[in-house]
Order: sequence, then C-alpha cells, then structure tokens
Amino acid sequence: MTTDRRPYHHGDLRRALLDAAATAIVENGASSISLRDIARRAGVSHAAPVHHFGDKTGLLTALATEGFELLAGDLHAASKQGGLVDLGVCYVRFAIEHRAHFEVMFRPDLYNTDDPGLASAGERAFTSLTEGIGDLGALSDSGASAVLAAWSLVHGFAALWNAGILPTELVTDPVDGARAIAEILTRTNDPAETTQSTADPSRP
Amino acid sequence: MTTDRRPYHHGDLRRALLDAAATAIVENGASSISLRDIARRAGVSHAAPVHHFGDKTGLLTALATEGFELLAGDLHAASKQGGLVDLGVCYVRFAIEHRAHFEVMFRPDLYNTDDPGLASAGERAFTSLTEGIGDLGALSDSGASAVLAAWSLVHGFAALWNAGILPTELVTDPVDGARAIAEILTRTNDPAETTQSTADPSRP
DNA sequence: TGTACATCAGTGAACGCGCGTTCACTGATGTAC
DNA sequence: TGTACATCAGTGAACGCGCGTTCACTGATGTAC
Repeated sequence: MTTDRRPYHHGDLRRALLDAAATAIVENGASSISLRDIARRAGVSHAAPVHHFGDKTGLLTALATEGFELLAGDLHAASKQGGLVDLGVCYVRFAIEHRAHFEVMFRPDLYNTDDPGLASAGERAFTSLTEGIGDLGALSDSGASAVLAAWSLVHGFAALWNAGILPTELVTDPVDGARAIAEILTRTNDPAETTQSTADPSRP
Repeated sequence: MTTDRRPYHHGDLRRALLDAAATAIVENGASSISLRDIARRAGVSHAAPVHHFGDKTGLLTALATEGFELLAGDLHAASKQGGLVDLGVCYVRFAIEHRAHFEVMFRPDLYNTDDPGLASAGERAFTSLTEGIGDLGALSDSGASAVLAAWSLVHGFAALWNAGILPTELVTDPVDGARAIAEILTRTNDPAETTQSTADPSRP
C-alpha cells in the first residue's frame, strides 16, 4: 500500500526541474517562466527549486550551461564525421531539438555570465565551432570573417525558424533549408566541397 | 506662470509611450516591460497607456508595426542605391539602431499577429528584402535558397551582435563585420560584384 | 545487527510587491449655432 | 464674439493575482560506533 505513494524525496529533482523549465520555456518563452510554475510542473512544493538553484537566474544559468555542453559535444562529433555543411546542419538541428536551451543560451541577460561552469562550457562550444570551421575550412577568406559568416548564417536561420518567421515559400523542412544555405556559402569558396555532402549520400 | 506647468493633455502621448517602451526594452528586454513602468517613464498616470493601446500586446504590436515600416523603407532605399552588400549592411544597421523594434519584430509571441496594419507592414518589409535580393541578385542559386541564405546571414549576425555574444576577436565594428560576411557570401556566386561596394569608396 | 545523530531534501504558511485592469471622475478641446 | 455641449485624454483609487523569498518545520537517508 505504501509503495504507490509519491516518496518524500524525489530522486532527481534537479533534472526534473530543468526538464520542466525547458517545457515551460518552449510553451511560454524564456522570460515569462516562474519558479512556482516550474515547481508545479515537477509536482513539488513551490519552495523546492530554491534548494537546487537558489533563484530563477541560477536555474537559467544551469540550463544554459547544459545547452553549451550539449552543443559543444554535437559540434565536435559533427566536425569529425562530416564536412562543413554537416557542421552547419548540426548547429541548426541542435537549435530545433533543444529549443529552450538554445533560446536561453543566446540571451545572456537571463543568466549569470560570471558563473565559472557556464563560462567554460560556453568556451568549449565556441571552440568546437571555430575549430570545426577551421579544420574543415573550405572558406577561402581570413579566419575571423569565415567563422563569422558561417556562424551568422546558421544562427540566423535557426533563430528565424524557431521564431516561426520563415514563410513556407522559403522553407518547409528546416534541415533541408539549412543544408541548402550552407551549400551556398561553401560553394562560394571551394567548388570541390560543394555538391555532395559527406554524411548523406541518399540526397538527390 | 501657467505656461511652465505640464499640460493636462500631453500632445503626443502615443509617440512618447512608444519611445519610452523602446528605451525600457533596450534596458531590460522586451518581455520584462510593464505598462506601469512605461507610463512612469512617460511621466503620465499608469492607466493612460490603456487609452492608446488597450493592453501590453497592443503596444508591442504598434512597436513591431512601426519597426516593419521603418525596415521596409530602409531596405527599399538601400536596394535602389547600392549593391547586395549594402542591402545586408542596411539590415544590420537597422537592427543596431532600432534595437528594441528589431527585438520585438522577431518575437511574434509578443504581439498580435492578426493585426491588419502589422501584417501589411510585415509583408512590405519582406517584399523589400526579397525584391532587393532578387533585383541585385548576384547569387547564382535558385531564388528561395538565395533569399534564405542572405537573410539568415544578416539576421544571425545582427542577433548575435545585439545579444552581445560575439567576442572581440571576431568583430569590433559591427558594420565592418556585416560588410565582410556579406562580401564572403556574394563572392561565392559572382566574383564581379565582390570587391568594391557601391556606396563607400573610402574603404581600403 | 542496533541505536544515535547529523545532514540533506522537500513542505507549507506567511510576507510584501508590482502588476494589469476597472471605474467614476475631471480637465481640456473642438464644434454647432 | 459668445455660449452650450459633446467628445476626447488623462487621473487616481481600488481590486485581485501570481510572484519571489523567508522561515520554522518534518520526513528520509546515511554514517559512526
């Protein structure tokens, strides 16, 4: 009989709160979340989150940190396995699949920039991105501008897509769209890299 | 003596409220504004904004509409006077100079998408952008992808810059940065368009 | 194996605050005659 | 030029609400002996 009762201790409330926060952010936007709502979603008293994150900023800092870690890992893997186009597609895919993380990561006014864990995760993600572009570097231009162009391209696409701005005349499938624009950018600089991508030979 | 007293009627409170909102958004972000704070900034009672905008969504809808109108005008002018690079620089310049408008415009969850004035202003801006890219079209690719690439590029750059994400190793002056990446994109497809821009002959 | 105790995780009542919205109002402006 | 009246713009008091934060607490877990 006592078995089915919700235990006093949650088990992994920290994880559950982060997940609940991500869901809430996808539904209502990052800046309209409240700790009370997140606690409610996790089925826990409204004061419980304080125990794990201190305050709302703490929670968002944790979420952003997790996001940068995930992104760093994904980008690193993509740069090992594919070409520059695949790296760009990976960035966009991350933004779509981890929409809440992505939103928070790029709104530094929402979290604590001084947090050491966050800073190092952020640097790791940045390094994965720049090294990936550099190593695969089909871009003829000088380093900084090439990184800037590639990053801006995929970031802008992801932001516009997630905001729901892009009309269907321009894109239907975001991954196809991302691939198309990444190919335009790489084609500019190295025709050899262009037509086929390393990863997906099934494409027309 | 009576001359120096603040008049009961403001004169152009609607304008003043929009300006106050823009300032508040630049300071605190678009989603943490409150009508009461905006009224306070405009030096007016907290119930006054209701008279002009109905509610917070109404005010943000008005701000977004104004933003789309301004952007449409700027882009149209730029596409008449300069090349594709100048069009991109114009977009970025708009985002920086009208930071609050830009932020709101691309967060459709904040305003009323059904508003007819907003919709038509949005379409005008979109048309200015796509026609500009099409007319100047140095991009060899099929229409949709070219528009998508150009838009994503400048939008991503603007978003990253405004969020304060870009490290100084990558960019110092945003207009220079925008010009550099726009040139990378155009160089890909039409070498003739590339090196010199129509507008600024003083560049090295 | 058993007991005592420290530590940790989560509770629920209480607080004060700023917010959006409503309301009857008042001051100013413009227009008809 | 003067008066009456309708309309408009802004006021300020009042309401109820959800929020973040604090607090003394209690239930569960782990460890020392």
